Amino acid sequence: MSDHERESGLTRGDLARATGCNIETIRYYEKIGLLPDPPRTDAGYRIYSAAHATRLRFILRARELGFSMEDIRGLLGLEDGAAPTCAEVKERTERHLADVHAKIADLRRIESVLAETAGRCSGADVPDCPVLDTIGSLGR
Amino acid sequence: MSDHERESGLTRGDLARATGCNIETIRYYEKIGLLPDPPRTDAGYRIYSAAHATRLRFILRARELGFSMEDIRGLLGLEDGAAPTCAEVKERTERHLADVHAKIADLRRIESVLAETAGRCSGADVPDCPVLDTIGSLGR
DNA sequence: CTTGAGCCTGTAGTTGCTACAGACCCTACA
DNA sequence: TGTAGGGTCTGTAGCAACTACAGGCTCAAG
Repeated sequence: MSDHERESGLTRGDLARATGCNIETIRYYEKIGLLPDPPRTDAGYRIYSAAHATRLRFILRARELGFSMEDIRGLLGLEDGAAPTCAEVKERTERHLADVHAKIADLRRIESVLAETAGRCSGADVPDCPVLDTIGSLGR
Repeated sequence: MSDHERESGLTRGDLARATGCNIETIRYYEKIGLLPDPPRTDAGYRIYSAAHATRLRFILRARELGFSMEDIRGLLGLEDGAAPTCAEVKERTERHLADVHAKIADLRRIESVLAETAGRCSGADVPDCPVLDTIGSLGR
């Protein structure tokens, strides 16, 4: 790689280190169209710019917030080609928020069942167990 | 299938209907060893008993409670061959409970970020958006 | 005796990555 | 100049936990 090429950008490894993203994931995001195909050196090495890094960080952060790939695509304006409006983003966010609410509610129900039954466990070295009873282990 | 054979058990479809389980999932659970290989008719049809149904319901319920396949294997006594003791089940349950707690905490953090930023959205037909700012969309 | 449903097998697809193998390429050091 | 070591390239296979076929049998009802 020439000095010129190297000066002007990041290798895939550089980008991975700069964002904390797995190096293979970068290639994957390129493949599914979340990251644009970067320019290449003569030898075929990808060269990323600061803009690529910012975009990748955006994707990673959206993922951390639990947005689906489809949502992220929408947030990036990859669905209709145009940057989404605040109204569109708000709607998507609120739909996602509803999902998150539902997941929390699910987990809380699970939590209370588990806590209650585990609380009734004797913790003894016997096969008799309130947790197994609750799950319905009669037919084991 | 003879009357004798039919009388004495359930077909795979029967079992699926009786438990609400997807019919292919039954075969999958058999393949990975969660369900024992059932006896067969002369034509090779699986014949399930009430015990199979109870066991499958146990698996499905444990899955609903978020137990991993590995946990379920343990709860069923498939790891060391012996039925687990109450102490073992309690420990597994409490580990799982800790996971559930952590997941709830994660989701709550996500929830508060999403709710706060969506709350600041104008909802207007403009590209400027607090959600995108929060995710970090400067480089789009 | 036929028709349509149900079952059998093996295999491929799903989502979102992650991890190779085998081939290049690039830099640094002797 | 040679070479050792890293890095990168491609395509492909693997993961969990299913789900969905295709193509062939079998069964029950009319």
